[in-house]
Amino acid sequence: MNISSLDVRAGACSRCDIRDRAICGAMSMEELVALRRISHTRKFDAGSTILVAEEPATFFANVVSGVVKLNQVSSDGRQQIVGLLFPSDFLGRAFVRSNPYFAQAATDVVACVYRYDSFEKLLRDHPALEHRLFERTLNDLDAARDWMFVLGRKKAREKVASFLHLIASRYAALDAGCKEHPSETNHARFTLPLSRSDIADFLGLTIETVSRQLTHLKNDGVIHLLSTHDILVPDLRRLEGGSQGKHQAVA
Amino acid sequence: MNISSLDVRAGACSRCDIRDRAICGAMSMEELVALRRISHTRKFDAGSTILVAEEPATFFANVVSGVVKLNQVSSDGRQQIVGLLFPSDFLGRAFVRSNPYFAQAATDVVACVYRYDSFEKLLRDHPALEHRLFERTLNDLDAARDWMFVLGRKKAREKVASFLHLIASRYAALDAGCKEHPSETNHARFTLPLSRSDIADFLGLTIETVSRQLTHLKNDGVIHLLSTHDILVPDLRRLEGGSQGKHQAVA
DNA sequence: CGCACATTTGATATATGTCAATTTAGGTGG
DNA sequence: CCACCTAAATTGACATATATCAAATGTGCG
Repeated sequence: MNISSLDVRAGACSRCDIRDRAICGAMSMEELVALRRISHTRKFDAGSTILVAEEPATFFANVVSGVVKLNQVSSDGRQQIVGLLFPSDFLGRAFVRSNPYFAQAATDVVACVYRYDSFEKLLRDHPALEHRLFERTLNDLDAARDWMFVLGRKKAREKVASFLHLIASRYAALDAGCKEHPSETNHARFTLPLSRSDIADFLGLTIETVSRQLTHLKNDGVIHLLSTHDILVPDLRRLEGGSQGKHQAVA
Repeated sequence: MNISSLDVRAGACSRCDIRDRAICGAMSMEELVALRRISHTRKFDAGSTILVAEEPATFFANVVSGVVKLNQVSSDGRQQIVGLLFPSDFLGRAFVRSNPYFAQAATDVVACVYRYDSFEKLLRDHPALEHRLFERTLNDLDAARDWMFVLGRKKAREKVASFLHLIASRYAALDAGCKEHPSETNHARFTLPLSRSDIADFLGLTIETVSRQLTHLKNDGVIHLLSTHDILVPDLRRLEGGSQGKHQAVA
């Protein structure tokens, strides 16, 4: 079996937008073929549930487009979003069959889905794949801990600013992956993938507070609201500065 | 080289209290010898800094006794504890030389310390070790996300209750590891490893609020304060119930 | 065009933070 | 061993950020 025939069998993967950023990026052509054999594309409508908490998961997935939220829900109805997954992010908890959180499509989502058992087997057989997943998990852990600071120590205005900064950064990273320009611009324009309600659940606030802080940021000229979900940030540094964040310039 | 001579060279590891719970637990006698060669025991006084944030780490470590706090500090002095390490927990961020958080001894700490480069090499050579570390990282991630719910959605009283419950659970787990009784008791007694100030930084509160909530819990009979740092919990379920937590009994 | 839903805005309540004063505890030296 | 001294913890009075409740406005969809 030669390289070109493998390339054909790897099929769409070779042309996948997110391939080099996702876990599949580390894989050899052979491995990619194996991965593709156990995968298929699947769409989820905005708002639909992808994985139910505390129930045996039936698959792992890579987000191809759209945004997935990981939701922690208490019995009395309180919600906290504990993670956001963007294109190229990995969804699923290895080595434990039961999924710890509700995974829900925040927007329309396209995902590359892997059957659970097959993927775990692949993980055992291909240390490079497990290693790649490990590195992602470490990044997820860092991100979660960074967010703990936001939740525990930032004020409402700073929380909202941090959220906007996060969205801008993630989208910028995606663009950087596609186009070949470093894009060290200080402005950003994007469409919010979350509703006010979701933002509130991500920041540990209420809808009303989120809405108020957005109008404050708008009135201060830190952001422009092109429409409810379309935001223009003229100067990203003002978002960080206004958010009194971790890496604020020393006075 | 026979087993018994290996056993001798593994030395103290064979008798280590936390061995079967720490990453070393998965290792063969051969691997243990290799690990021991690059390790040594080190003590840290309460309050001393173990690893500085944003600086190249020089070692990894296993906590043998005491408690380590991982602190996230902003330039304007706000602090958030993003992780607590108990005996058998692993300290250090693999694959990235710079350490993301301040690691500080909350109590007097004894740790089993590994030279950075040597440990990374060991990691490359022993997939089982990396796998074990991966599983721990996944658990850390789950713990961090669970705590995000506490920080974002729980009230002060519930936060304090959650904290006490966490401490009780961790200590119970340690005891279970030592003695051979399942200890499904509903009461607990323990010494707080953190000052009120640390607890506040862990819960995203102020010292005063922590103190007030502790006296409320005391007045309600949920806890008894034997001394400032010694706590008796007559019924652990009341801690969870009173904390309005995730797994509250449905009314 | 109109309905349902999301978002904004306003008025008020309340939990937690802030500031300040005691009380308690722990550690050191006489 | 006790007394003192400092830091930690508690308690109180008050300020304020955010939640709650309620209404109005805006938006997308059939």
